[in-house]
Amino acid sequence: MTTVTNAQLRFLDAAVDEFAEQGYGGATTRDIAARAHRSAAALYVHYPTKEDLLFAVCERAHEQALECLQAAYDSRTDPEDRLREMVSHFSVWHMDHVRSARVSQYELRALSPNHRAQILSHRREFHRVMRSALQAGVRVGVFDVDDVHRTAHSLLALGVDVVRWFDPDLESDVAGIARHNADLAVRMVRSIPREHEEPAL
Amino acid sequence: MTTVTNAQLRFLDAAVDEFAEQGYGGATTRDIAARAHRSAAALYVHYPTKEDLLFAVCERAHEQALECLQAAYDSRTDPEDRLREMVSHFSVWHMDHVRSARVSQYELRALSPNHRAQILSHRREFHRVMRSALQAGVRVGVFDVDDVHRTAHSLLALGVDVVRWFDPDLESDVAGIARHNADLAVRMVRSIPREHEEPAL
DNA sequence: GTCTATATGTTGATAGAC
DNA sequence: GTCTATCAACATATAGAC
Repeated sequence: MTTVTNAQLRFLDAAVDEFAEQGYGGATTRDIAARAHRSAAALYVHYPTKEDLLFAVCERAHEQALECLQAAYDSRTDPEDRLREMVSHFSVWHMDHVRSARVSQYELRALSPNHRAQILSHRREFHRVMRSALQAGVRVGVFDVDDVHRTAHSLLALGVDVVRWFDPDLESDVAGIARHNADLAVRMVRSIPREHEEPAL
Repeated sequence: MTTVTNAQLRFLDAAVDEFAEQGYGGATTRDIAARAHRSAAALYVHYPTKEDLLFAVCERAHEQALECLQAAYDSRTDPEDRLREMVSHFSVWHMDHVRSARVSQYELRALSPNHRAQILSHRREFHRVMRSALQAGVRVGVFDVDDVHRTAHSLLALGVDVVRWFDPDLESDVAGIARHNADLAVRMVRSIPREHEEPAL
């Protein structure tokens, strides 16, 4: 896990707000420094370029979100329970961290190829965990999924999409949204016992 | 519907590419003009500010996407068929117009309050059409939905989310993705006939 | 690790000729 | 409707003092 000093953290939090409000291209290092109550020159001591700052923001968000998803995975063994827990917690995390999550999702194009590759490698981890949860349910027959790869993607998207529209100032029913997404997730994957037929051995 | 001259269209298409690649804040009117093989001064004859250009891009995309959704709605009457058609065509539209769709989704914060309000009003139309398709299915009992409002939102999100990751250079199975989303949509809303029980009158 | 001051280039937008 | 030339403001990033 990446460690950050207190001084870095101050700029990191300021950068999240500025990038979220102005977009990466519209954000200025002056304004980020001002939000952190520092001069622009002080910022450059900790992050040599504006792009390095964006990378730090994206990396922290991806590490935290993965930790959240993995913890939910580990907390249950029953496939349906586990899926609900994963989608629900993942959604809540995105609502609790809308600004940094939004930056990490929408400003990736501004990263250098090397930095972008590192973030995409984090994303493959997300996908791996979700696929594993999916396959466990398929194995015991409670899930019935045509395309595991695409479905894992869509299950993660339920949580990620929240950052596109969620506004903590307008909408506060975080738990209700999380439950809605968990309900949809289960409907998306559950196997339907057919009528007039015994379950296969 | 908004009409555009040929000269405007030239700048509009250039703006889509530039905004999509650089983000609104990172895009420059010079580069947009260069993409259109015109000088920056020529651009300002047609669009008085960079923000007006962004608005024109967003408005065109929203009008086209709504037209696509409405056409799919009108093409069928069976609720499940219709839902499949809507989600599938809506997804295809977003893949066929990834760049302008992405700009319209991710750069809204740069619009003036007045312009943003106009775009959000388009969005309420999307939602209204999808809700109507949903309620028709609930009425005849083929759909079973807890929260019509949130579910309509999630069904639209299936198509919209595509612009977050779809890359026509890497992924070309547009029809497969559309079908996957349509399958998920049906699973998200269909009512499950219970075993050992007659359907309610 | 922070500051003030500044170098160097770029930006949105305009003036005025054709 | 397009151009070249330009303005005034602002951008990222650095130099050097404390």
